[in-house]
Amino acid sequence: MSRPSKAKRGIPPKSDFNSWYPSIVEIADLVDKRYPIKGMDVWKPYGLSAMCLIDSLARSEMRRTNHQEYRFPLLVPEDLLDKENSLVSRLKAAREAGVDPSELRLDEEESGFKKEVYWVTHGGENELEVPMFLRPTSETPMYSMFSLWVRSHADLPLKTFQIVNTFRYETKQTRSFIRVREIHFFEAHTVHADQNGADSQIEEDAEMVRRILRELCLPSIVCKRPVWDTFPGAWYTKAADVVMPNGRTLQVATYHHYRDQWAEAFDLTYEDSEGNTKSCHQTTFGMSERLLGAVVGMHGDDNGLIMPPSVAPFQVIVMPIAAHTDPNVTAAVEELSERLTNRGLRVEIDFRDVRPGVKHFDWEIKGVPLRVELGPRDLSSGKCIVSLRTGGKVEVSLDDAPSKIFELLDSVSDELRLRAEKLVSQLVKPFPLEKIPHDDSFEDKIEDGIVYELPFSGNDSDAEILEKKTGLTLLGESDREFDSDKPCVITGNLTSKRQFVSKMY
RNA sequence: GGGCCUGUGGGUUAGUCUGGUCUAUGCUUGUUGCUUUGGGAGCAAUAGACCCUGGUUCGAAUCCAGGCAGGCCCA
Repeated sequence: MSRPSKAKRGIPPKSDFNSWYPSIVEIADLVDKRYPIKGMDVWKPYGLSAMCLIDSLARSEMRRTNHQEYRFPLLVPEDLLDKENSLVSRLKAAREAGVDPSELRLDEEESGFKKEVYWVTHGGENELEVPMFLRPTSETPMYSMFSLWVRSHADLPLKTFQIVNTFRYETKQTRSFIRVREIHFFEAHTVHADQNGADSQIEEDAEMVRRILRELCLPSIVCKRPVWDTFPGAWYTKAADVVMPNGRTLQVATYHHYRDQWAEAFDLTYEDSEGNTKSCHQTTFGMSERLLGAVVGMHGDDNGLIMPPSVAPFQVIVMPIAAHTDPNVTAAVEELSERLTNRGLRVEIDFRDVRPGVKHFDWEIKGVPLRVELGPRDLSSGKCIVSLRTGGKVEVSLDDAPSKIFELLDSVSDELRLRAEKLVSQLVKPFPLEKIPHDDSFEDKIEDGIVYELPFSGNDSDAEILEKKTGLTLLGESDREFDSDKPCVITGNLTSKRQFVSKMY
């Protein structure tokens, strides 16, 4: 009777996050990892349904901001890549020409794009004249079409998006939703007449990220990525990172301002009202299934997932109790479920012939926000019992159950936001040193699993020192500056730049 | 890029070092029946596995080589 309930389904404690996460995604039936290709999981109905709900948050933001949905082909011919490669190497050369080489970091990599993609080299038995690759992202296919579509200022702004799968040949360790080879990807691409248009698009993107993360009850750190970490061909890149419970940060959204750099590579020009030919300015905004990974990692607990009501595949589970002893129970359960469904809630009745405890445990693992019990006793008192996945039970009168349930769902969301913010506040700390010593090691000062915020205003090679000495990665510069100037931890120069370092996923 | 480790029913696990008793163990899950229903009940029956290909050997889950898959560590 008194077996440890956690051991039964083999959920490791959440404090052991590195075992908990990979276990819970399978135990909660989000994915099946047994497909024989590393980094390619099978989406199961429950996980897919949650992902589709996250997509619909993105779609509704896109609708609100007048983006239109497209779908571009999966395959990209190799020769289109040449434009992109020449752009990237040109930008890189330009940057290096303008910078003292001693200020650059040593280990800058080649634009090793070709190594990260899957190649299609044969059609049937014939080798293809022009090999094709599976899109790792869609700039190249999209912009080659945009240049055909955009002719005049009247065609602008062009605001597009698509939700597709993209492919990257990952050689590192893969993790469900976090690092995969087939990526469920959202990408918005816009084209504007001038930099102003692109600037305000970037602000709109930032706002959308805030709104979506709020729906998912996820706090985030938004940074402007360091130069060497900007997307190829971008003027600058901003990213939202979610701090996972083990202190690693997970980049869940990025948006890039391209200025007219890509447009020049792809001949993306338009004629303005005076008849002059001008280059377009562009932005992109990307998100992926990492959002689901962040939801899983942030909100779950020792007993399973906790789904934020906005994306919970089932928001309410209705459990008939002792239906065989009272024929009215089934009808009452169905009626309640219908009333809730009519109010737009996602409701499921658990008619399974198992003991109520089993049902509770099952839906707890899946993280359903509310469970409603309805049995003979409730029928006579006109009430039902609602259990919150975040803890606690309340009696609710059947008459106003729908409106009460909406309130309870909100309180689950509020509780999740509160918990997440509390966790993050424990995991993000000020850097323990005012200045990083050149010789001494200070490893004992750096705590494992902590994100540090620090004043930093150095160049590439200073950043390299910072990263090497701390063993952490520079996330970049926050929009929120320090109130007063502080000495940079490397150079000692006074700065108000608030930057973050962490172990990144 | 370099190094290390692992592969047994759906999941987990014993056996592998020291080859034979393995006709492969326990738990869990699945199926069927009885029973049971306000937080993981019980009984019975039943189903299901040695990653692949070679090699060594009278004999291989066990030893060797390669492949495939997975995990870990370092740059």
